Amino acid sequence: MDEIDRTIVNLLRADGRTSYAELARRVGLTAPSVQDRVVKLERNGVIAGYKAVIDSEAIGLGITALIGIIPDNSADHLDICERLRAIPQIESCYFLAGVECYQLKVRVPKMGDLERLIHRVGAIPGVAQTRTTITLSTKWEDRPQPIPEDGDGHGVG
Amino acid sequence: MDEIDRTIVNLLRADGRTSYAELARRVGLTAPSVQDRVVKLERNGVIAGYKAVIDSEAIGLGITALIGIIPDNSADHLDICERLRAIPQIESCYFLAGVECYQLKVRVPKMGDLERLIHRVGAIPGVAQTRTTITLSTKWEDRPQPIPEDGDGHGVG
DNA sequence: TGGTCCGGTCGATCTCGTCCACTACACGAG
DNA sequence: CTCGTGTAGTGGACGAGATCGACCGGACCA
Repeated sequence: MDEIDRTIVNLLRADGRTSYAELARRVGLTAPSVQDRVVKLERNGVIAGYKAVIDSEAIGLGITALIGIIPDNSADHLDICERLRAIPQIESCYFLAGVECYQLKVRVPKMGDLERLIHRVGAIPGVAQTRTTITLSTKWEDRPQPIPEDGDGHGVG
Repeated sequence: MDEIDRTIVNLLRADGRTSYAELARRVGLTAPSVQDRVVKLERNGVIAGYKAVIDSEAIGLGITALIGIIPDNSADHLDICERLRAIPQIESCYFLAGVECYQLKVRVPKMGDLERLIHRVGAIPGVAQTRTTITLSTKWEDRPQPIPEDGDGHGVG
């Protein structure tokens, strides 16, 4: 993970479809060596994949909400997590240090869908209470930040 | 935005580097027509871009936290938003309906960085209080959900 | 009937991806 | 010092992919 790798990662974060030839021009190497580096980054788990960024509103998912989950004492977290994963509308799921031990980011087409979703989450065994907050607007999302200088040995290796 | 477009979008969400030739084989068209559809989806804003998915821990950003912001009465939201945007560690920023009117998702290398970051956010004029929650683990993040059937006319057009 | 638009196909051409052999350099052992 | 060895990069060759223009066929409408 040297300066060249960081440049490659930054370029691919900004545009995941950048060709190896283009990356090569940017970093001053040839396409095969860039490909070699990218393959290694993928194998090390630094690059976990590539995604198209979709406008949620454009595909009919106009409502975004955050749902916090407060568990009860009997909560079986493996089970809760599994049941949450089975709900497709939950796009992100974080396990938190706090009273609300999960936070979910969900997207739905209509308010009615959100209501049904909240009921479904609340009905999961071990969930004592949920707290939902509607997002009025997304200022920005998943903005890549610069890679710290010492960002090397922490990978899966 | 017909069935074929939805398939293309789903394939590109799962792997943003899928070639036009491969997409063409999957949807039963030729590469040029698939390319044509993709270009239109990009122009309509349905596909907003392509990103490599990076493992935060592997690049030294091992700590993820959620910061809620409670504003005071004098808060100038344009100004707050601008100042937040200038902080690179804030990867996502949502404007919420609730007492905590912003929620930030931040990533930092070390706890000390998080502390400095919280102080910096708290020092923004109009910010009365912040509430920070550490994420112990990310169960999943940005998982694509199926596109609803009527996901057509809502786009930028 | 004929014109036009839209979306698709086909073929030509250029670029890109990918594989392989070779090279340059750093490192350690004998 | 010399010799392997491992790592990283180069360059060439070849097949696959991207891209462009010309053409085709159905839907729609006067």
